Amino acid sequence: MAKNMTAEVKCGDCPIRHRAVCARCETDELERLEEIKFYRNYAAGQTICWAGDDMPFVASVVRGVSSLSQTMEDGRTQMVGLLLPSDFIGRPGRSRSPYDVTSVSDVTMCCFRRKPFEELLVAMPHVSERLLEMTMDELDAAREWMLILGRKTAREKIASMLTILARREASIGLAALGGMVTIELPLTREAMADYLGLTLETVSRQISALKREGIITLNGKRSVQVPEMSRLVMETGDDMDGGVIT
Amino acid sequence: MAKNMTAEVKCGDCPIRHRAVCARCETDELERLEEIKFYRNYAAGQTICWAGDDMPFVASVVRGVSSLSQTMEDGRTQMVGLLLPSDFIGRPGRSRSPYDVTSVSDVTMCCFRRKPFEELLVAMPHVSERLLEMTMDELDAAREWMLILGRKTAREKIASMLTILARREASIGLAALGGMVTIELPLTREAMADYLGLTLETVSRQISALKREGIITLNGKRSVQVPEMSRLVMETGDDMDGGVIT
DNA sequence: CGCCCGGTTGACTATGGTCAATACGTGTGG
DNA sequence: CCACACGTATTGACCATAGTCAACCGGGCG
Repeated sequence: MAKNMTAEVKCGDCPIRHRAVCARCETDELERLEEIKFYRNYAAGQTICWAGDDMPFVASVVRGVSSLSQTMEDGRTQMVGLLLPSDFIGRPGRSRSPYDVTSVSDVTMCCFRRKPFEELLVAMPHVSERLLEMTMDELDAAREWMLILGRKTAREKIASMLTILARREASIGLAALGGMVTIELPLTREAMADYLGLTLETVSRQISALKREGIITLNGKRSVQVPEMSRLVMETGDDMDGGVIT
Repeated sequence: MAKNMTAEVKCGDCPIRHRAVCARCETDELERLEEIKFYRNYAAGQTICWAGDDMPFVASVVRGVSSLSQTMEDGRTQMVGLLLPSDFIGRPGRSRSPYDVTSVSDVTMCCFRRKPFEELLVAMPHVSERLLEMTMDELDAAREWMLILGRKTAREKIASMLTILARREASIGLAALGGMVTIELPLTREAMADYLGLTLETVSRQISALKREGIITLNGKRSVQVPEMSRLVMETGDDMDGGVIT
């Protein structure tokens, strides 16, 4: 079971303090949040909420990785969101989740019951402003993902996923030591396949191919090292790229 | 060239009055919008803004259809948004568009220069609330699209697109006469291909196949009739489906 | 009239999916 | 301590779906 974080954690000490939905709050506003927030922990692989079920709260991911995905009756599934620390889950005004929400690793969430949170949105423009901004970032990310899903080859998909994870891990603060970038994969091959719209066999083959060509090296199954980021970026199909990391 | 709409159109008479970003405004708020809004017309096929360029305004689509798309250097393109009347373009706080914006048909936009619009967002919570809601709807739509792009077969993609267009046209007020649903396609085969992550040949073949099997009939190239919506919905791969239209 | 654009259709091919065998690592129980 | 099983990953052989390349159709317009 996950290591517990209890409600005694002060917002001021929170690891996602400056990136989450509360990022722009002043200390007096944080106090109000502290009154109504509560934490929940989920072990890796748990289903937090099935598509169509009621989610009685909205939440920020504090620690760990969780995913949003859609499943067709015949079992085909597509991951539509990968939520890293500071990302927000849930939609004010709608309590039924349109997606399956799953904990990919052990996860801690900072939760708010819907009603108080919605009141908060009205009362604290700092929160609703930030939520709008985060939602627009998510929309941009989803659209970037549409290009990957719709137009890229299997190899480009893998390279793109690795590049995106490298960027996100870098921005959170893990990552890079002296030219050599290390990417911790939070996902199994199957989860990567669901993310990329591929089969797990194709994911495995393409990772093997990148390894064979020296573009990446593996350290165990879940840790990827990239000697030269630019070579990996070339394999994504998009050129100059939004930059970052080199 | 597009039929002109001039700034003299009163917000109260606007066809998108109740669905656009201004939907929740009171009459006094509309008066403030009226002072700063201006209209622009674009002929079918025009590029409104290239990816990376500055868009000096944000806007609502009043009339016509436009698209957002991403292009890779080798020319592969993926449409990432299809904007029908009442949809919003642009992001407060960012002036460079990450996407190519194109008018699919003749289009009229209701525009606001960025600066006054951003002030408005602060001053009029009705607008920012509505913008948040619309952005979340867009995000849900993008995620639905990710499932289509990542996991559906060509035939399911076509059926899904037709179903979605039917829903949207119905909600705008065109559509349905006595069981027989008619869908006006605003897109060429090539644009559909860009939307669905297919080639135009595959689009053409799948439409022909659906026609051959009597699931749809064509009236010219751009008008699709669906004798029995439920048969079309069956071909989308998702079952019960969010309902609507029958 | 002839050209151009959008669309359809056909023949062939390539990319990625399917099915199946095998490998590897970890935790459990004899 | 080893045997085994289970979950995860890799690899191979074969196949199906959609992409490529090309010919052709048909309507509108100069």
